This record gives sequence, C-alpha cells and structure tokens, in this order.
Amino acid sequence: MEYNFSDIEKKWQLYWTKNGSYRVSNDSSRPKFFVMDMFPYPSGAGLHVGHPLGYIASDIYARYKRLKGFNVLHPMGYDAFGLPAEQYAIDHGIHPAVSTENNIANFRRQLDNIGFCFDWDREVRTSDPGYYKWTQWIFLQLFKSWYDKKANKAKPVEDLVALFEKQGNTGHPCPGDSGIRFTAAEWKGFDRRRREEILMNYRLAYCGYGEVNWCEALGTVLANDEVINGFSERGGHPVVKKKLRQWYLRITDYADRLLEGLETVDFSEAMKEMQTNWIGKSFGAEIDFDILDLSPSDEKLKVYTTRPDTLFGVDFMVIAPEHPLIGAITTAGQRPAMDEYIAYVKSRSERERMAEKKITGCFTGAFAIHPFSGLHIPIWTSEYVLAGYGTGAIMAVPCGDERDFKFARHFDLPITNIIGEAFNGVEANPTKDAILENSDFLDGLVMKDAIVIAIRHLEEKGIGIRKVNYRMRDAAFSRQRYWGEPFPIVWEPGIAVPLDEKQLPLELPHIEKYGPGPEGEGPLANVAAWTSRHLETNTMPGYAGSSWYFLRYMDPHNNEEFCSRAASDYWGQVDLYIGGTEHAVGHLLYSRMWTKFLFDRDYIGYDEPYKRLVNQGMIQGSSRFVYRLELKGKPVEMADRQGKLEGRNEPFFVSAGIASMQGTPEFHQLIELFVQNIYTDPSIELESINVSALHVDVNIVDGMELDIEAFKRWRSEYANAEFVLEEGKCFCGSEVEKMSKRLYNTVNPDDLVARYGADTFRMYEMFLGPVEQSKPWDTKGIEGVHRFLRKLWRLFFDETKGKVWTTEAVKDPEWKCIYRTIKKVEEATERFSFNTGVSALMIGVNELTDLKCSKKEVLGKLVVILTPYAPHVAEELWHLLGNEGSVLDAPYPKVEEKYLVESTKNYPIAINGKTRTELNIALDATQQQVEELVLADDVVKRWLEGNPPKKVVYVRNKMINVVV
RNA sequence: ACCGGGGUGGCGGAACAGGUAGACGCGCAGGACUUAAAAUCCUGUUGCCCGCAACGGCAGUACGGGUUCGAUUCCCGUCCCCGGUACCA
Repeated sequence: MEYNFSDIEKKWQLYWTKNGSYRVSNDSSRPKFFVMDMFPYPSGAGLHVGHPLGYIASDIYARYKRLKGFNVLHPMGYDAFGLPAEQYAIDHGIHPAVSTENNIANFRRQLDNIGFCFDWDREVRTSDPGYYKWTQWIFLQLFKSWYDKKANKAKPVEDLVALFEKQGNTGHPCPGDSGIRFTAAEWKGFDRRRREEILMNYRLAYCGYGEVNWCEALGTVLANDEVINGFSERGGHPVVKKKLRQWYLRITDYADRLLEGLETVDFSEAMKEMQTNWIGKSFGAEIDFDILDLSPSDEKLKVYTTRPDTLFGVDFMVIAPEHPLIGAITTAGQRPAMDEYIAYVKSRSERERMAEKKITGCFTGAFAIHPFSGLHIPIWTSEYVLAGYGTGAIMAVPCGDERDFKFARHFDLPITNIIGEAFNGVEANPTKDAILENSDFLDGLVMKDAIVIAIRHLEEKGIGIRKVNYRMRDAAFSRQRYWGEPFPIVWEPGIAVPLDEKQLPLELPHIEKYGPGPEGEGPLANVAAWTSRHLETNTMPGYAGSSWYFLRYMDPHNNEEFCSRAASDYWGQVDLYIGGTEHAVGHLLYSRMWTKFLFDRDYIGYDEPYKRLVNQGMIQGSSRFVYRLELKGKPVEMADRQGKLEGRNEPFFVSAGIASMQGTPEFHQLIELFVQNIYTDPSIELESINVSALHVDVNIVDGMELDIEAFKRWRSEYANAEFVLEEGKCFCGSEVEKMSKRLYNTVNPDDLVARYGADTFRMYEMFLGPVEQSKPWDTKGIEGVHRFLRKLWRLFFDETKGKVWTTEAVKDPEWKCIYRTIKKVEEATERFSFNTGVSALMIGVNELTDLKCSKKEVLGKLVVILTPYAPHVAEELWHLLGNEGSVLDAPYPKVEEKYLVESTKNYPIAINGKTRTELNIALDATQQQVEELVLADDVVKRWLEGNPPKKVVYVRNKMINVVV
C-alpha cells in the first residue's frame, strides 16, 4: 500500500465536513481558546503561496490547542467591501456584489484544498446586510456617545445634554472647537440646530469640515494611513489636500488609552513602536506671545514647543501659511509679498512639498514680544510649519533646531547662542544636556532640568501651560464610494439625524453606474430613492467592518445583538491573532479603539481585542529572467532577412552566463557566429547587440535552468525561439521581488497541493523558516518534506509486505525516542516555532526508522503529534491503526519524563557557571561517580581531595557545572 | 536622519535560559540496488592541517574590543542588510 495523498485528503476532508468536525460550540466545559486570522480581502487574483502562510500557522496552533483539550474558536470570513471591487465594476461592468461573490467562491475552493479547520458555520462577510446591520449599529452608538475626559471613558450623549442643562460646558470643554463656551442658561436658549451643532463637536463619530486626503483618480477621500508619500496606497494615484464635509472618528480621545493599552498586550516591539510613533505623543508647553502694536486684549500668538527651556534662544516666530492670524498681522508693506507667497504655497501639491524640500518663507512685518526679555521677535510664515499640528505656529530656536537654523541662514536672520560651546555655528545642536547661557533665570541650568522650571515660570506668569500633543489626527470615516456600508443618517437641514435602530440594516441599493454624484458626492447621490429620503450619500471606509469582526465570530447568527454578552464573555479576547504588518497603524488601531469604546459603553467586558499578535512575514517572489537579443546588422542580399534583423523580431535568447559577458569582443563574436549559423550565412555582420532581461514564468524554470520546450509553448511568439546555450542549457537570471502576477513569479498553492498533497504543502510552508520572517519562495526543498511523509508511511506499510506495524511490547530505546520527539514537537509548537516542530518530527521518524520500530503504541502517539501539521495523513493512519473516532479529538500524548533522564557518564565539566536543576545527582555523587565524569580542572581535583564545591549542578542533561 | 529588527556552511535555517556551533532539509560528491531510469537506501559535506587510524589539532557564528572557567547568545565601538517614520516644533 502506497502513500496516496490525494485519495486520503479527499476522503478525510469529506468526512470532516460531513461530521461537522470543525463546528465549535459556545457551550463547553473545556477552557476556551480563540485563534484568529486577519480575514482576507477577496481579490480577483486568488491565492498565491504567500497568502496561506499565516493561515497554516494558525491552523496548526488551533489544532494543537484542540488536542490539548481546549475549546478552540478558529473562524474565517471576508473583508468584502472595498475599492478594488468597485474599480473592477467600473472597468468590467460587473457588479461588485457579483465579482465579490465569485472571488469568495474561488478563495474558498483554494482554502479548502489546504485542509484548514475553520468553522465555516461562523463565516462572516462585511458586505452581508446581516453583518453590516451591526456595523451601522455600532456607528450609531459612536454617534450617540461622547468622551468624558474626567471619567476617561465614553458616555451617552444624553448624559452630556443633562450636564449642559445644569452647568453649561465649563466642566467639559469642547474637543472639536475650544472656542465654544456656554452656560446652562445659554444652552437652554439655543435652538435645536445650534444645540446639534454643538453636540456634533462632542460626538465620537462626527461630521465636520476638514482638510482631507482627496484622491482624484479614485474619486474619494482616504485616511492618513491609506496615503503613502502623497500617493494612494491602492493604485498609487496622487493625493491632494481638500476641504470637504466628512465623517470622522474622534480617535484622538482614545490616544492615551491606545498608548497605555500597548503595555497589556503581546505584540512585537516593532508593532508597538509603529503604533506609538503614529500616535506621536509629545510633552511640552503652549506659550502665548503678545503681538506688537496689537493691544494686549487682542489675539495672542500661541505656539507649541517641546523645548520651553530654549525660550531665550528664540530669534523669530514662524506660523503656518494657513494660520488664521496671518491676515490680521501682516503689515501693509508686506502684504503684496505675502499674497504672492501664499499663492505660491497653495499652488504646491503635497507631493511637490515632499519631493523638493525648499526653504521658503515670507516676513509678515509683525513682531511678537518676548514675555521675559521684552525683545521684539519678527514673525515669519513658512510652509515647513504645518497648520494641523500643535497650534500651527512655532517659536524658532536656530541654535538648537536644524530646520530653524537653516531657515535663519537662508533669510540671514541673527542667531542667538544659548548653549555656549555646544553650538558651533555651523549646524544646530538639539542636545538637552548643555548648560544654558544668555537665558536669564535659566542660566547655568542643564537644559533637561530647565524644561520644568521654564514651564513653572510660564504658568506663574499666566502666559503658558504644560501641554501634551499628539501627532495622530481624527480618522476620516467617509468615502465617496458605493461599495461600502451606508451611513444610517438622515439629513434635515444642517442636522444629522440617526436612523431608528429598528430600521437597520439600511441596505445598500443596487446600482449600475458608479460615477460620482452631481457635487462630487458618492454614487449614492445619483439614486433618487436615496436622495429623496435625504440619506447620507457617503459610505463607510474599509476599516469599519473589520474593526469589530472578531466579536461577530462569537455569535454570528444573532439577529438581536451584534454579539451577546454571554458569547463575548465566554470567548473573551482573541488569544492569538495572526496577520501581516501592513495593518499596523490602520486596522489594528481602529479595532482597538472600537473595542475600547464598546467596553466603555459596557457592551463587552474587555478593552483590548487581541491578547497576542503574530505578524507573519511576506513570502516574496523569486523572479526569473530570460535574456533576449536585439540585433542590428548587415546581412547581404536577402531583403526579408535584413528586415528581420533590423526589426528586432527574432526571438533569440542567450543564457545568463553569456549575457553577463555583454560588451566584450568574445561576446560579440559568439553571437555573430550564432546568427551566422542560424542563417547559414557567414557574411552576416552585426553592428550592435543589445540584451534585454524579460520576466519569465517561474513555473517553467527549474532552479535556474529554463525548460526550453515549455518556454516555446508559453508564448506563441516564442515558438521559434533560438538559444545561445551554456553547457547545453539555458540559464536564467533571478531577483527577489514582490510576488505578483505581473512579474510572472507567483506560485499557485493549488498546483503544489495537486502534486504533493496538502499535508506536504502545509509542512513545507512551515519548514521554510520562522513564520514571522520574510523570505523568497523556493519550491526546491518541498521534495524533502514529501520524502519525510513517505518515510513516515513506511513505518506503517511496506509496498510489498503491506502492513508492518505490530502490537509487540515497546522497548526502552523506542519509548525514549518517541517521548523525546513528543517533547520537542510540543515545545516547538507551543512557542510558535513550526519550522523546528517539523524538524523534530523528521528526526523522530528517522530515529524510529533506524530502530526499525513499528509498534502500535509508539506510532499511535506519533500520529497524534503529527495531526496539527499533517492532519489528513494523521487521520488516515489513526484509523488504520484501528482507533475509533477522529484523531482531531485524540488526547495529546503525555511525556514520561523517566525515559528522558540521561546517565551521568562522560559529561564534560564546567566551573563556577550558572545554576540548573537536578542538584541531587551531583551533590550525592560518590567519588567513583565523579571520577566517571570527564575531569579536567584542578578545582575538581581539590573536590576529590576533600574540598567539596559549594554547589554542583546539572546543565542541560549534558554537562556538570561546579561552583567553587 | 531617527526608531525597530537582523548579519551563522554552497542555500533555507537549528542551537529553548551563556554550556559539544552548524540540528533538520535542500544542493553537491561518492556508493548500493537496477539492463537502464525512477523510487529507495547508505556514506561524506564549515575551512585548514596531521595521519594507517582516532571520539586527532588549529581557526571559525559580519568586524574590532570587553565581561566570563566558558560567548552565536551579555556589554561597548565599527560596518552592512531589511522594515517603519519622515519637515510633528
């Protein structure tokens, strides 16, 4: 009987489906464990070998935990709303609902091939009305909530209204507009529209005007994390700033808790770092400067600085070109220059600013007054100061800040040195360790100590306050698109009215055209039935549905609630979340915020969604190139041949090694000879030879060697290709690139599964290296893993003899071997080191083969520890051994430690080393036992002479360690 | 520039807490079986040196130093690669 993986895999996949083996109950006495993958966006391209990496890892872990006696929730779903489906609809006229459905079916087929243990009864799709009903519902709760900074949690807006009626907003300054201040009496006097306007400035989901990232090509607004260097993440189109009415999430209210929460979760340092940087918390002071010739009661110039210690090094002020004060303070004399400058700034796109960092600016003509020295400080404007951060104005300290320094040099402004020798006059020095000079009451202080003192003085004088700032802005939450969740909002003039929750879901209407609305709104603005109800025409962004999907898996069919409290209490946090790093500051931050919000409002019992996060690395493509010759030459007579040569149409290729000789006379000669041979015409002379590298399908290249016949079949235009060979072969060039259809370097898991089976494929993906690591794909080694499974199979069956396993009694060395293997595999699996887990299994099977051990008791244990890695073959062997039930529920074998104890003989010895367990053996050691050790040191000799060491320790079962 | 991660054979990678570096697999070389091939199995495979032989000697985990009886592992400095951020005051 041979190892027939395709029969085995088909058989057990069917069996598991029929028996509902992967169905998970919310009602179990076993401890729970929740393993979740980042659900995929079902793109049309299907899966390549890079995608399942994380899924295989989580599948192994989920199966392992199940064997260990846990009730494991391991679901899968689809992040089905999004731009590409709509883009595809525009290009191909296929409705997003249809293409999404097709793509999902294809994904599912590919996933099933690999044999995952997902509980498909719990599948979620964000585009399903039964799902987005609750996305809309949560949005409404956000809309109906505000953030109480005193209690540090979200609360219902009704509470806020009650507070306003009692005390106005003095206790709770407006987060959206600090200028809004009113008393209880005033509140009562406001009309409905004014009240709603004010409340909008408090809501956690709010609508407002703001600078947004507008992408003309995509016709929509994008969140900050969807913009990379001034281009859209999807498609790479230019993005510009635009002022638009938009929905936002007030995520900035959660900034501190998002930061603090990082300390309670198990994420990689890199991930925490990225989120921390994104939030960008900084400590400093806000300082008010009086402006010369404006009476003191008038507007002050408010700046934000993290370095109030440098207050006496201020040589000028810089305000953003968009700063509201700019019109008021610019003097008549400077006005023409200013108008010109502002026009220039407006003409520059975000991209241009980033690409060429020019030093530009314009003097306003106005002066600020230094609060301590009374000096007059010129106020400039420049595009390097951003309107959106801090107060949009800075105090410039050129001796300490590189940008200020360059600005000062460029415009020839004087530079005050407040740090003595620490400033060399050639470049700014941002140190905090220098001793201050020329700094009045701060003289002689070390800068970092001066910070608090400076703030105290500012606060005492009433001209400044301690201030915390964040880099993170509120998240843009609306898209001018069709394929997303509609907002359950009806517009009355100037007032956003939430839809009654009973009317949810507000279903997305079916449309055929996806163009923008009459005023640049989303396609929904073209739907009469929609606009006649005055419904919001924007839709929600991609991250809406993915911000809470982990909760829906717990209770996917609930029509009364997004997730029952009982279900969310039972399953709790996601114990293990697996996915790529690309969602570091998008999805992960948003879903953490939503979770905190739901916790605040008491809908769930924890405020971090993911207990542990593992980021799988990217599988890169290993591209292959063929080298094509482009010839120009001088053939005689035959006109058509000349045409061919001049037209560069000949499919001539050259092996990589020869291509690398390009430019040498040998190369020229070789190619000329080659062409002469082809045309059997020695009179041909080549004028020039160019070599161009072309991507070739990696699947027709074996290692570096091109399969020439397959290549000729690959493209009809290459059917008559001719090759300049090396050693009779045509070698390709290679390069590691992103895996992509366009580069012909994708490898389809379907092909590998068909050829080697799902079990081999799964184990090989893991064997490649640590899950977290990025690495180029290389199919070469898969044979080795496949050989392992066949070798394993031969422990049970022999091609000629048939069944070889027996029920004979197991001998000690055999026990030792299997228990050592169990221990190694278990430890490796536990710490997520699946490559070493596979290795340990291989070693185990090699050893059992060497021992010729085919005993049922041993093999039974082997099969169970194999199950997470290669479930199909494990199930088959489990049954062939005569076991009942499914191996999926077999108990994980326990290690009998007594078989693992090593003898004390022949250990090398170490002295004064670190400690280990199992003191007893060495401490009780008799002289004879000690002599059996390898003794090499006088310390040990002294021991034998009657001066026992303080401590003798076993190290790693391999070495004795002596502490004198 | 800043922050984070990392440099180990021909290659992917092991070495869990400082304790025999190179497990396991690929590749390569040689051999067995076979008319032959496939499949399978065996032997060797960090480098250099010695030898009839050995569980022989020396060097060796990017480079230079340090701590330690002992360092791939810890500390300092240098170089290189990858990922993130980028006028955030």
